[in-house]
Amino acid sequence: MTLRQVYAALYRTYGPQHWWPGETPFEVMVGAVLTQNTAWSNVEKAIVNLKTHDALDPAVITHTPARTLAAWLKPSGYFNIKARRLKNFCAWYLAAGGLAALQRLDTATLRRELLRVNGVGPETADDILLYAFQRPVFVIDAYTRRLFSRLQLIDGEESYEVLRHYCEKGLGRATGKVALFNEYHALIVAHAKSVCRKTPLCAACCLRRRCPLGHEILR
DNA sequence: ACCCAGGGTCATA
DNA sequence: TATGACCATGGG
Repeated sequence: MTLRQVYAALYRTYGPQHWWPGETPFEVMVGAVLTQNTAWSNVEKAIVNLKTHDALDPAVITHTPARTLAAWLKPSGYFNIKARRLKNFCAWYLAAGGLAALQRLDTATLRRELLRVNGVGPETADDILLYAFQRPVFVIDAYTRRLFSRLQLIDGEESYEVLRHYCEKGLGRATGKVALFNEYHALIVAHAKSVCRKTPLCAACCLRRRCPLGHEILR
């Protein structure tokens, strides 16, 4: 089984996912920070709160007291830490000169800069690169490790960077890499949600010849 | 009542 | 470099 075959099976099963949910690049970036180890349904509530207070804006977030911001972020969990991380990110964003200035940076530079922000790790940075800046970066998350590991494509203990390069090389020379990587990550999450997460069978589901829940993908 | 979620940082050894 | 503690809400 190849990375392309896994993709084809996922796409056949779940169809296009239309990621990232978010109306602007900045909203995508905020969502990427807020969704760290957190269910998206909780993040949505926090983003609604920000919009309600006209606070989905880097300058507003910067000038909002941490305690106020944390109160708006409460539904997304880790609200004190995330308030600080959002402020760190917005300070970086404004200091860099905003969206237009950031868009002019090449991908490697932009990635390094994102990783300088305290609160932005490799996955959050890659979410932002792919879904806010349309850069051809493959996002590695816990689901990706689990899935590819269970399919015996990888060991599962490789470093983030090793896995990212493996996936990017493995999907090689495609024109449309951005669209492919976009859909691939979203499909893995869709698969995790619909099959693997809500049942004790999740650990084996993807590898069974016939899924006990009736799913027929990834054989 | 327990488990998990679209991670990351920091202290310790 | 590698492991563990910590952050915290909400749904299954």
